[in-house]
Amino acid sequence: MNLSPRPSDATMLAHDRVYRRLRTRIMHGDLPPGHPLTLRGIGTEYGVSMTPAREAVRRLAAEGALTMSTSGRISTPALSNDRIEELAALRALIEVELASRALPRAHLALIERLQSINASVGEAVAQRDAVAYIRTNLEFHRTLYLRAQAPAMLAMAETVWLQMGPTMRALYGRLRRTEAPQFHRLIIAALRAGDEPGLRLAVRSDVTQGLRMLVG
Amino acid sequence: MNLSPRPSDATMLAHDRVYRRLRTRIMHGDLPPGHPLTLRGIGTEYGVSMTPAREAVRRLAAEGALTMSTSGRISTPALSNDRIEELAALRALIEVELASRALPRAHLALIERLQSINASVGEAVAQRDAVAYIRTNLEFHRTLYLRAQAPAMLAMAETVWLQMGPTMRALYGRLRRTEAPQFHRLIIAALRAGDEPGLRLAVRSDVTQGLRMLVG
DNA sequence: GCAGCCCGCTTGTGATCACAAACCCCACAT
DNA sequence: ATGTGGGGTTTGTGATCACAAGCGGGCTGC
Repeated sequence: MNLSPRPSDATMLAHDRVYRRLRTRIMHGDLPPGHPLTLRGIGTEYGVSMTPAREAVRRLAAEGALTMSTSGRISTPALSNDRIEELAALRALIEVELASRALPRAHLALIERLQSINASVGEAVAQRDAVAYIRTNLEFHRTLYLRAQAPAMLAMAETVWLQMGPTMRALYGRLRRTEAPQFHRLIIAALRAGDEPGLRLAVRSDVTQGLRMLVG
Repeated sequence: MNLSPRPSDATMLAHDRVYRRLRTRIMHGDLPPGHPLTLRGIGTEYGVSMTPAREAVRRLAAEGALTMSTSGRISTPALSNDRIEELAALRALIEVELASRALPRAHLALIERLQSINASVGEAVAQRDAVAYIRTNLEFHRTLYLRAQAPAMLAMAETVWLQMGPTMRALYGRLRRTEAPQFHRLIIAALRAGDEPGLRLAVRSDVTQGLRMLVG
């Protein structure tokens, strides 16, 4: 029997701690595109040696959250417009499916929670806080998709978010909006009505709206 | 100016060599599901120390090609039926999109090459060679999808293939078929006719056929 | 015969080090 | 002013080692 004396906190493995903290920072847009990182710098920052730093970086690079030049230099990805269009298309494909699978399981408590999160999104927008906006926006989507009971699909969607993190920050950083996202309200309305085609359209619109701002 | 004295062969980095060779073996179904691996064993096999072996394993684990138990033991993934269904659905979503994007760029030379590869698939089936079947089958799909000019989507599709590699081997290993895949011919016919709905249906059918064998 | 325990060996983890390559910056020349 | 060369310095890579945890096999006791 495993008594698990410290069940609350996470794994004590150093590389995993470094990985999770770096991943969160990247996904939330804490780092701008092309931002350089060093193994020794990461190690110093998180109080570990180069070895776990290297493993965390390697893992993030495998997920597309970091890029490594031919000489091994580490930086956050600076995406081309074509790459952004692709990633947006992937988001549309995967997240529409996730939303569709979540719809039959979406009960009232979930919908109310989504509304609460969406209020936080509105606050972040009002305060011009790009990182808070990205974080709460992703929390909105993840909360919905968790109901789909499709962990592999959710992992894929999060991988796409991760790749877009730095770019999203740059994108929303130069955007000056004042109103909360309109499509979130459409998503919530479609969930209430059990309207699957409407839900698919609303999710697709929400996911690709950022693209239009950039390319258009 | 970079003269690049040895442009033909690949990177000389040890961890990358180990990664690529392991990845190929896993994707082609060389290893059965749940097969255990050790860092020291991998290092000995490829003539490197534990360090590059660890990096290769970490990278493959990030892509879902290997799983690590809570105690760090390494093995190929043994997928549940739910997980298989999810991965098949992901293949359907992504690969249908890739085929659709490849369609307008598919000229005659590509179609003839697909027919040639499909002949190899038929040979592999006739010879009951599961690994050769998986390899040529994936080559068929990758050749088509390369025309889509969508590297991020292709990478996602390959990640799914990677996760299913060991399971596919177990699947086709117990399958006793004698005829070449019917849906490949439908794909080729749809490409010739420029029939996009037909192509989407054919790709979706081809991708999900294996699922029906397993679950049904 | 069988369940439970214990010890030894295998395994992953993280730190440290030597090394080679790339980068950066500044001086120098045009 | 601008391009070019060089050298110190930073950086990633891979090997090696100490260590702790876990798995497994064999023994003991019932």
